[in-house]
Amino acid sequence: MIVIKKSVTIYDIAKKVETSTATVSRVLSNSNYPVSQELRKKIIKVAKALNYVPNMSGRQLKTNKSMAIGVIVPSISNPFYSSVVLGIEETARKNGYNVLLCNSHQSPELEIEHIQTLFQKQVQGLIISSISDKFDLLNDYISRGLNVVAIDEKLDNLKIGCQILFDYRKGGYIATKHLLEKGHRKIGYVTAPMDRPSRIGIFQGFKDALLENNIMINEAWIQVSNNVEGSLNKNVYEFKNGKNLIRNIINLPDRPTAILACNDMTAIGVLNELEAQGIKVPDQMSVIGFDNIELGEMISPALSTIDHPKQEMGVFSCNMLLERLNEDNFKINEIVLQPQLIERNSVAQIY
Amino acid sequence: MIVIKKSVTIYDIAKKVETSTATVSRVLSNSNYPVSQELRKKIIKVAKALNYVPNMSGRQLKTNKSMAIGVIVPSISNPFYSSVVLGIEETARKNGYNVLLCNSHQSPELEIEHIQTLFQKQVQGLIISSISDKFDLLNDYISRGLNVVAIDEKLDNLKIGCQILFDYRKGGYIATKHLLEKGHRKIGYVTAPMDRPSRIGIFQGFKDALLENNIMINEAWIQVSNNVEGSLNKNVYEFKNGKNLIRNIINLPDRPTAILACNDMTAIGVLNELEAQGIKVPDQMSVIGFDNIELGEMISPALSTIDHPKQEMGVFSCNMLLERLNEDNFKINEIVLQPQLIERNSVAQIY
DNA sequence: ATGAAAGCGCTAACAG
DNA sequence: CTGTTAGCGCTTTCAT
Repeated sequence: MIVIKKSVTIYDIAKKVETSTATVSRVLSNSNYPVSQELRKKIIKVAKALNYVPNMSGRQLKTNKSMAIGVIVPSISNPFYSSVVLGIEETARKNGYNVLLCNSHQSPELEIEHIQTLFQKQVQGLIISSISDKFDLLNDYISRGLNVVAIDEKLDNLKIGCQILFDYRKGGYIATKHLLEKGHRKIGYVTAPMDRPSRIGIFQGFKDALLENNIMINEAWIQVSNNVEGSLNKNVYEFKNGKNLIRNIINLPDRPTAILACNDMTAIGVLNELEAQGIKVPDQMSVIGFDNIELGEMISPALSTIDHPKQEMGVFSCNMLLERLNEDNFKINEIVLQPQLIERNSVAQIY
Repeated sequence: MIVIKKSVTIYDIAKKVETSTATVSRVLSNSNYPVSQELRKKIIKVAKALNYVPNMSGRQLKTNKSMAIGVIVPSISNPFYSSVVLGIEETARKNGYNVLLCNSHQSPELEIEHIQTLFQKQVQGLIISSISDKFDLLNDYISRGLNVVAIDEKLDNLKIGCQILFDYRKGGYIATKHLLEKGHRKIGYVTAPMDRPSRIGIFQGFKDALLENNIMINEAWIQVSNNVEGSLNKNVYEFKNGKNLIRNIINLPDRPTAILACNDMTAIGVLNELEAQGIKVPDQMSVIGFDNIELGEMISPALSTIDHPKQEMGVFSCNMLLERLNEDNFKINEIVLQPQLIERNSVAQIY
């Protein structure tokens, strides 16, 4: 072992076949440049015999095509992003690209570091769910030819590049509308800090639906967590959030009959706390979530929610990026994915 | 836009500073080769002025160091693997490496394809949770100098390379022991097909504990799913599995008082079905899972389980790989991570 | 302390 | 159809 044999190159093959590296390259790189059948066969045979494996570094330097794309997400352990990334990787692979995965851990500095490394590594494109709003660096790279597509969170200052968004506002509207149609008039909203377009959007949709039905918003039923997102794992954090926030509502003299949560994990925290307090869902209180994570259909009662297509988001974003890599005229610059109501068992009809 | 300016290279800088590319390289690549302060400063200044970004392809070709490692897992959307990958990526980044992420989707062919691509892309190492048992290819690459570390599933035929394992057998033993200590004597085991060392290990531990206490195994209480893992998402699949398997047990005239599941997702399916059937956990039946996924503490009753350190597995495996990249004498070739009992509320004391 | 030059493995003009 | 050759951007030996 540790006998790291010098690896065989097209030069070795050329020598053995008594031809040129150019011809070998033409054959082995699947170029459509004409090469006689005879030579071709011989080259392939020798390549196999020598156990040749192409070194992509060479090609990469020459062609300036790394066949790699970078993906930056807050954390791959968040099931939302792992679904997105799955969609991206699959699509990338089918098109001959590889994915360099980076976790930004909610840190703008780390995000910048990743962007720089990826650019230096010559990724041909970047898919990013950015948590920062400083785009100088990104814009700089974009103007140098880097293709970027932003997912989920709107990056308004982005010079160029495209976005895959999700209509959170409509999602909030649909969820609230569903509650209204089930007869609820006293509806609460529990949410993590409204420091992101997504969460603000849901809240706006919530208000839209209420106003449309001439229902006043009861401020006491709007519970916003003020904790800073800390060291805790995000999922657990949101779960705990749901528990804490619903407690404030339960203690109110006048309780709402239904709750909308800013995401499923928070909704599950709500469910858990209600169960702990002996409040039956949906009989005594209805709950609707937001995201449609798998978990929602595994718990009891199964969680009604708003579907946010995750893997599709990955697939779309990657396709969009690839299109930009291969063509000059970009047809589409923005896709807004649509929310969809998923009815399960956590919302009751009220009479 | 689309003005893809030719990017600036060390040659451009050398020209402007009126020095050689060698010196520029020495300064900009943080080599410890001596360069006068004066020149150094001038080079750095010009580099900044020209907005220089190093092209790693050049370095990579020259040094044959891609500073990238490959990671192949069945599916990143499986929370187990996303935790592992998070640990890997973090560790890799801290050491200047990037991660090329691949999903094998339980397909040996795809796995092989990924291994080939990664090798061609000159990854310096590979961390793999293999689903195949054909190692000819892997062994071939290993003998060509590729460093690989296998995680979770034992790869016995691996020529060289190291493994990070988990003591599933002891885990199964500890879980069963816990049930026994809580007074249970009638214990069932529900599991996905026992086609993997991990699942077989748990079952052996289960048997070890029972035999140790002179308890005969009741075959009817051992439920093995025979479904082929199909197109369904794995999590949902396991959840459904749990539901189906426990149904067979519920219908028995003589029911066990406690159930061990081969993983938490299956256990949660069991919980869900028991709830649906009106069987109270843990009062009427105790359930213990295996894995300690986050979900387990969010449901009600919170799931007692066996902790399988996931992120740590990623960190360890990456550190082990990096050690092998940098040193010749490998101290450790195998790490076996230890299971740990997590007591929550799904197991009752029996008198 | 600095520079000239070779070359990593590959591709792609260009010439024949 | 085939070969010659010039690099891609960088590092590194060797000479100065």
